Amino acid sequence: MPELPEVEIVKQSLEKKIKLKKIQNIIIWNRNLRFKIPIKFEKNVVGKVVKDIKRFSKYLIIHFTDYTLFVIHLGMSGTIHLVEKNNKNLNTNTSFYSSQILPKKHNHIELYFDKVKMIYNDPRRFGFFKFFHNEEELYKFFKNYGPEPFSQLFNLKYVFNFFKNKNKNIKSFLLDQRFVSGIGNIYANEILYLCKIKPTKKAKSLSKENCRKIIYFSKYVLRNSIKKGGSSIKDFRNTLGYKGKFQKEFRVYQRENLDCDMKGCIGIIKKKIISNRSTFFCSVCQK
DNA sequence: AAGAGGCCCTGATAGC
DNA sequence: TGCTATCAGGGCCTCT
Repeated sequence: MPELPEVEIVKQSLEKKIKLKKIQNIIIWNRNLRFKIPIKFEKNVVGKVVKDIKRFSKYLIIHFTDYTLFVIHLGMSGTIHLVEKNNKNLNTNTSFYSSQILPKKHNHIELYFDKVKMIYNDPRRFGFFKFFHNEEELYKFFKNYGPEPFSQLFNLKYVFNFFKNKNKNIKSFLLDQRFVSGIGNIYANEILYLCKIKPTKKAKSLSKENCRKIIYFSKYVLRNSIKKGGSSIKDFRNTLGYKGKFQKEFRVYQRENLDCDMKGCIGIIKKKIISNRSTFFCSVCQK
């Protein structure tokens, strides 16, 4: 599910609600995620104060005041829900701090802050929580990741050089986190559509002008999605449980057999599997 | 080394 | 109603 914009939306609300707060308690209902959560995870985080919340690519990074940190990845179906303790909650039979209540299906982790409970839910378990002792460990973890589209490093020289000699199609490179970090299947489709570049086009055959467009529209699409609160296809919700709105603005994703709405184009959106992922494009205006 | 393909997991939906 | 097959927003691994 969550690509860079969705993770950014989650990050922004976490910033408002848990920054400078102390983790009072943690309940782990199910340790099975992509990496099994070790028993010592609780010991590593309980009692610590959140200094800052950052995001890199599709990863959330929770920094503590003692310079340790942990990373959250939402995988395909992970969501974070924040529940605030207020008078309304106190009046219900389910006690805010009670560990007696049964978890909702697929709730894996609950972090209890003063007056806020943060719940991590993940049906498909492709996400993870991972603790790091310091920034250096974190740096090693991310060392193979390419720049984000917003980074200065994601520039014409970098992109054009990277594509030189690359025989694979452009679509799979937009999904390749070693090339660029944060783009997933939805946005890769949307970006190439706006660039008017066919997803099957070989990377090495892209002109400098093509590369410029890829850089420009990568930023453009992701920024717009963030403005609209991200995209909600099935699972994605912000921390209050509300859907994003960017799915209403998809030009190609999940629009198979519908008319291409590029100005003056008479094409019809097609669907094709490329590198094992559904790919949507207009065969008339994308060349 | 680059590229193709498979796999991790559960749930929703479509087709019979 | 209930079975089976297919597909889903990510990322890693192996094989060639």
